[in-house]
Amino acid sequence: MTETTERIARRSVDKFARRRAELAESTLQALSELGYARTSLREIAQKSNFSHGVLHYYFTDKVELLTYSVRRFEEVCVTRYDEAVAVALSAEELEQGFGAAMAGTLRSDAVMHRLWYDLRNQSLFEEAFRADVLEIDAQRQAMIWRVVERYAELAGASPVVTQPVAYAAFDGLFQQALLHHLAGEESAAETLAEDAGALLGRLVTGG
Amino acid sequence: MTETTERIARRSVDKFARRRAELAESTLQALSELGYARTSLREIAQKSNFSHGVLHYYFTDKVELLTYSVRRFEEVCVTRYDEAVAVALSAEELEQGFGAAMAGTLRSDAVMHRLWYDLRNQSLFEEAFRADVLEIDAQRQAMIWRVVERYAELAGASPVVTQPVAYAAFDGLFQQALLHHLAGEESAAETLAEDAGALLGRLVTGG
Amino acid sequence: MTETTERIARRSVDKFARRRAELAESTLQALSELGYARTSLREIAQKSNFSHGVLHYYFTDKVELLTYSVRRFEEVCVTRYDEAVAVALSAEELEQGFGAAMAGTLRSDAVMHRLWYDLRNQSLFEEAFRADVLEIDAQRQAMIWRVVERYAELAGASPVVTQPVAYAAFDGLFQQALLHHLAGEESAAETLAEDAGALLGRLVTGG
Amino acid sequence: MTETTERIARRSVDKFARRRAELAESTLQALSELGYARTSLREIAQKSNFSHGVLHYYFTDKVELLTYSVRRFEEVCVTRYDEAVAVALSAEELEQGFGAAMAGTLRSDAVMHRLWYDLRNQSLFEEAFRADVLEIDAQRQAMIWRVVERYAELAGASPVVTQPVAYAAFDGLFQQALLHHLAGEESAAETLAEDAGALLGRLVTGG
DNA sequence: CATGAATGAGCCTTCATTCAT
DNA sequence: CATGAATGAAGGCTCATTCAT
Repeated sequence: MTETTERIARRSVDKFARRRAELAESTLQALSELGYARTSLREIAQKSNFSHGVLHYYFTDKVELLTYSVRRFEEVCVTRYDEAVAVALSAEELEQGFGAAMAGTLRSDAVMHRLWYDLRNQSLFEEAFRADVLEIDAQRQAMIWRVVERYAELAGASPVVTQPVAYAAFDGLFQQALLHHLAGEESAAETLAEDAGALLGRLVTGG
Repeated sequence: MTETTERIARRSVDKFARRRAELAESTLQALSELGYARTSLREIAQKSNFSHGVLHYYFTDKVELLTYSVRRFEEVCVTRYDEAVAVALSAEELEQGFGAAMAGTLRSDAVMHRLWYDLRNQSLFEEAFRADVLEIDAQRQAMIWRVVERYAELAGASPVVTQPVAYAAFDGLFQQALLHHLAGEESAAETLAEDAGALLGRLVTGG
Repeated sequence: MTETTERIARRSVDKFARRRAELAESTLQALSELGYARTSLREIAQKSNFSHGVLHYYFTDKVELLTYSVRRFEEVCVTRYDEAVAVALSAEELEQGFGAAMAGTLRSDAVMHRLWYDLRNQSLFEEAFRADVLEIDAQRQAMIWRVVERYAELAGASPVVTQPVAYAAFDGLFQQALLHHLAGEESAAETLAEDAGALLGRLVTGG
Repeated sequence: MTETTERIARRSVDKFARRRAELAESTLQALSELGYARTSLREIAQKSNFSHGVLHYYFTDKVELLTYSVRRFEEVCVTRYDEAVAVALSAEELEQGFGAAMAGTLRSDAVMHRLWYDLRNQSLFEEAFRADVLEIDAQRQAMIWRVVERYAELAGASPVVTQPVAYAAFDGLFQQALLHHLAGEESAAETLAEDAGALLGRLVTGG
């Protein structure tokens, strides 16, 4: 293989990958708008600038398209609170920053979060999604744990719950807030900020 | 109206109601097996040993059938831990009983719980379900709160979180356990029992 | 057979006939509202005060119900202009009275006329209706002819077209007026009155 | 855009249009055989040698398919007597030619005419069709008027009725003839020819 | 590569009809 | 007699998927 053909091949691989990424983006957009149960390939194709025929060129199957898209979703998902962790100089500041970050993403990314919960739920029925969902969830858990650990450190204390419990609690909190937020309760985000902050204190000794 | 005709009328009303209940049962069964996205009226009908035409005789609409079924589901849902509350003679006993009850229902009713989370999620997309879901959720919250309050009482302490926070935390815990349980992790239920007990302690002063 | 049983039998025959008539009435009402293509037995039953099951007791079949109803329709249909004929003392008066009667029935019975044309049209596709439709049409033709003849008599003239031609012309006129009337043209009835009067003159010598 | 892509685009637009036309043809065939009330999309598809899915590819809706088909129908409809007008050298000849043309189309296009009356009638119930029907009717009226005017010209006379009246009269005549023709009366066409000719004379002065 | 025409299974719903009560 | 429960065919429509171009 000459250098040239190699370059061409690489470029076309890149193009292939880029197309898939592009289509995944459209897929996520459609999913977050319509939900899993109502998202059709036509709808997805329409959100991209391709014909729906092309979806079957880049993905064997609707399921493959969706799982690929979910996997991509992860990247956006799992570093959301890291900045709050990085900038906080005291436990109090982290408490506030974390709460504010949660409220912020609730307000601005509600449909994406809704999508995540929808997909995670689908994985209860559809094996195909399960592995990816579990992995994303693990990363989300780690993200939360970074907050808890740093909080404990700043507070000179230790966590009193395990990683999974901490994650479950915050995730439950967020999900409730999402539900109420989408139902039109204007105070949902604010309440979330307060509750999340308070809960953080509950999960480390003497918090 | 004579007594007889009254009885007949009542009986037929009852029969109508009974049939609706029966069909709702089949609906829940289908939903819990297949999930919202894949449950068709034909599937439901097949589970009920009626023709699918019957569904439209008893319900005006797929949406009406589903919302009715969800509403019925509530009854089963919201008293699950009351016995644990009633029989516990000490905080420790309640901690154990509550954890055991959670683990028990996780093991034996996993598909029903999966259904609940599916429907709650659907309500994020479909307004039609929202009101019912919110109401059921409120009752679930109250159910959890009965546990927390009793626990605090037995422990001679007070809750340190609000009702919604307590519910969110336990609900998040349960949901995680369900995810792992359905993914085949055999220890999920056991872990849930421990974690739930421990969390209970975290949510009251000095717990 | 005793006199009594005879009387009972007769009475029950009467009742049978009365029921059929009653149901036919509801049928005509439904048909005129919804049109042939959209009228279901359920709709008909709802307009009566019976359950839809009863329709199959009194009529073997939807077609029989409809043909029976059409046949009954005839009675209302075919004497509509006789009074105008009876009271007119001059050709001019008849011209006016006939035009006014046409305009009047267009305004107040539009849906019934629509029904008639719908059924007559169905008879082009469905043999079952044909004989009845033709007979009703013949009676309508006779009704029109009574007008034309009387008009000629009062004018001291003779018709210059045959019965069928006269009927066809007035029927065409009426149908056009109905179309425009139902399309919302407010002047349709008035125009019909004038046109019908004028046409009457054209159809007898020197008119 | 290069010439080639232009041609391709045009060709594909043309192809799209051609397919729509083709499907409209099948639709008209189905409608004329079965009537509005019994024509289903599946039936139409079967007549077209396509699957019924195709109908929804080319038309958004059953209503759109039908209105499109009706609109196409118009083209065939409204020039039917122009040749008779063009070739007639005398009033008498036109009278005969017009009558013959009517009889001819009655004999050979009966089912299409039946369709027209069916659709016009549907428009009394279904707003969606109304505008198209009224427009077609207007063109039919103009077509008839061309005959009447030319006849008057050839006879050195003037029409004594308005356009709408003339149209209504001939349309009524034709409809009656159609009814009897389809009911099996063999003489219907012949009678129509005579009656139409005679009526033509009645509608101009001294005719 | 990409398009979009075409397919056919499947969905929700309506409806004439049957029949036990 | 009359009801209304139940059936199942059929209707309009959506959609994942295939494939010729």
